[in-house]
Amino acid sequence: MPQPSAQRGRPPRISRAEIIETARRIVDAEGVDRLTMRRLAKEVGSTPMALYHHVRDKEQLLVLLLDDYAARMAREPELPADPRERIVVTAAAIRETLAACPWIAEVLTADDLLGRSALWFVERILDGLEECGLSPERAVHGYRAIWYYTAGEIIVRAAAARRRAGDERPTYRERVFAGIDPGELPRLAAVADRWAELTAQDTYLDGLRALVDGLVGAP
Amino acid sequence: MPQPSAQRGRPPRISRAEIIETARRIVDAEGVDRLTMRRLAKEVGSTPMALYHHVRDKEQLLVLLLDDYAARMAREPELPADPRERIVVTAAAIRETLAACPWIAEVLTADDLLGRSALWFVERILDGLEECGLSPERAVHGYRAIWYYTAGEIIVRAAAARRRAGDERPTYRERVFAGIDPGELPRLAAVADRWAELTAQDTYLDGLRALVDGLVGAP
DNA sequence: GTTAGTTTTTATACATGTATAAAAAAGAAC
DNA sequence: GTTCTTTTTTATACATGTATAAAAACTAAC
Repeated sequence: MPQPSAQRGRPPRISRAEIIETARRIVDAEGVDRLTMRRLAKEVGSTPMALYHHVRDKEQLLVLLLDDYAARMAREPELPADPRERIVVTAAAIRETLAACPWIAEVLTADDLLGRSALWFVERILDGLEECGLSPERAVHGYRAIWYYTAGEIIVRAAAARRRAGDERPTYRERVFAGIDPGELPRLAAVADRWAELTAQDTYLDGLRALVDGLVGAP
Repeated sequence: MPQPSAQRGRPPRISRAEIIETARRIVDAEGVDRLTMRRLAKEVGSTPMALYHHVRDKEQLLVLLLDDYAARMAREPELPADPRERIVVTAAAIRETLAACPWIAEVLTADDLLGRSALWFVERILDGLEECGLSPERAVHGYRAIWYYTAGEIIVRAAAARRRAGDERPTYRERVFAGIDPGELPRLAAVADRWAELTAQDTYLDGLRALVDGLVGAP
């Protein structure tokens, strides 16, 4: 990590910005799987270990990459007047942006709050919650709940997609559902054959609305 | 993966059950970090690659381990009469069990529905939701929302704990919050100095209640 | 017994992240 | 200039997950 001290010591040949930019190019072009420290080093014209003077480890590199993406989030200017709807729109925007990069799941667990660029969205959610009458403390807790829900949705959905992309083995789930005893688990048995279809539907917004309603009181 | 075909071919010297049992012992005694395929092979008296005839890869091994844990979940027999409260109690039980093993986060992204043993909890949540008047389809979606929220909470909290356990560097968050402009982000600025304290509080139940309220209608 | 077929185990090899220590490239002090 | 200090880069090495292919251990057919 470069100190702001006066110019001394061997001058750097690569910068963190250069590393991140190259990493982003690789990820965009070939996916996160192809991003290795050796490959990245070669592309910036250096050696693998030199990278470690600019980023702590690969995980931090991915977090920085994620920040880079988050900074590009479209902050649509026309916001609904209803604070409740404003919260929904904002959370949905975050989720849409993050879900767009499928490698997110591996990083999302690394940091709950993204960089400066994401704070604007947090502000908007807090503002909506407080306008609905919540105290600042409860607004923070409400934001956290929304973030848990959103992060969970992205991660679980990304994992499911990854599994589907892998190989079409009989699916653990199918085998589990096949053995359901309707006497013991009647509710599950009733929907067992539609489970895959039902869980494949995108109900993020429904759940989000329910959560917001519950947080701020009945609509 | 052992086929149920007639006894033929070289007889196995290790079994999946033996592998999982040994893995659990290692994880319980020394943590998930010390669980390596080589170490595990040595402890079951075999070679690393032999394990791969009984489990697909390390990730699946961890999922199986998680199932093993989930099977031990306490299913407290006295349930509240109020279906709403029954949902809350059940989801909280799942969360408590899973949060008890801190290595969970690395696996949780692997499978949304755990093994047979966890289905009982799913059933209870579905039952509560339907008793509140939701259709079977909406109950499944409601369960998914609860699962997203719960998984997100566990993962984010586990990641935060891991980060804290690592090293006490100036915390990315602190630096981000230090640069907040009260003019631009007033809501955030107002709680900036209490952010760490507020987000450290355990508000899982509050959020869960809000979500359930929102899913089934006002209380 | 010999051969063929099937299942499990082993040996070897490779890619990857990264720890460790040495080397290189600069300015500062003399 | 020479030497010291600081910063960055490089070389080497290791642990890990796992792919690949060969070997081993058994049954069935003849």
